[in-house]
Amino acid sequence: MPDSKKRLLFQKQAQIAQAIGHPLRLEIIDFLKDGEQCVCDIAEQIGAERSNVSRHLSVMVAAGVLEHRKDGLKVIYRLKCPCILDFFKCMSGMLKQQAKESSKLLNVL
Amino acid sequence: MPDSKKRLLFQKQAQIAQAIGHPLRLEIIDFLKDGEQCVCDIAEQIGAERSNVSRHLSVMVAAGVLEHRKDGLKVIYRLKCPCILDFFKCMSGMLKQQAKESSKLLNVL
DNA sequence: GTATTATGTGAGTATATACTCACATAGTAA
DNA sequence: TTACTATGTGAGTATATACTCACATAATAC
Repeated sequence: MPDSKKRLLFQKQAQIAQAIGHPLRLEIIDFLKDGEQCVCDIAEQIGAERSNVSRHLSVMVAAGVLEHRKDGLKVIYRLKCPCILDFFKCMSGMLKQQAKESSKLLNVL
Repeated sequence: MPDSKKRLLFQKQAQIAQAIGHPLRLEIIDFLKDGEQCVCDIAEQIGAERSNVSRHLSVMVAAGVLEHRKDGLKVIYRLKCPCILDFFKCMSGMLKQQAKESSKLLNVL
């Protein structure tokens, strides 16, 4: 693969990773794993300003993590690719490993 | 799970996602998938300032994505958890899907 | 038409991040 | 000791991001 294409690929991938690299956005994704939701309910669930939630949602849409549709007054968001949930598994695994090491260290002290 | 613990979990996960949410850092991870490397060689591979690379590396160490050891003058970095490479598979899948949709849209125009 | 509701966006601010340069440190070699 | 190499870090700057508030828009109900 030529360097320029590789760069573009890394940039796109970074955009996806960055799109889920925020506590509130992870919480939103976690909330959406059981089904689509409107902005209103998402904001209430995670306890944040609707305008702020709206921006977080558009970040994830831009990265291709979420997609949305209109339903009357409401805009409904859903996960575009359920494989995004694999991220959670992977990250949980890493955190467990980190926790193990921490407790091991603690035992030595 | 209580809310405070959930928040902490999302924060830690976000730190990991953010640690890989940068083109240069993804390029570094990609370079390290075949084995550990020193800062010097990493910097040369990705064509960036060593001081900058050093900072990117410490971001990933802090998030638990990389670990390092000293070997004489050099500091050698390696992936802490190979499962980080699953991210790449997942993201590639998402990008392929996005590309498909784009080309489909293009055919309609 | 007016009123109401759900959502998005502009503007401003605060904070975080990325980057570069110069310098400090640690290990090596002579 | 001095000289050299690899790495990390402080300081400054530029840019990006997160957040809030106020307002704009779009769909609905009356």
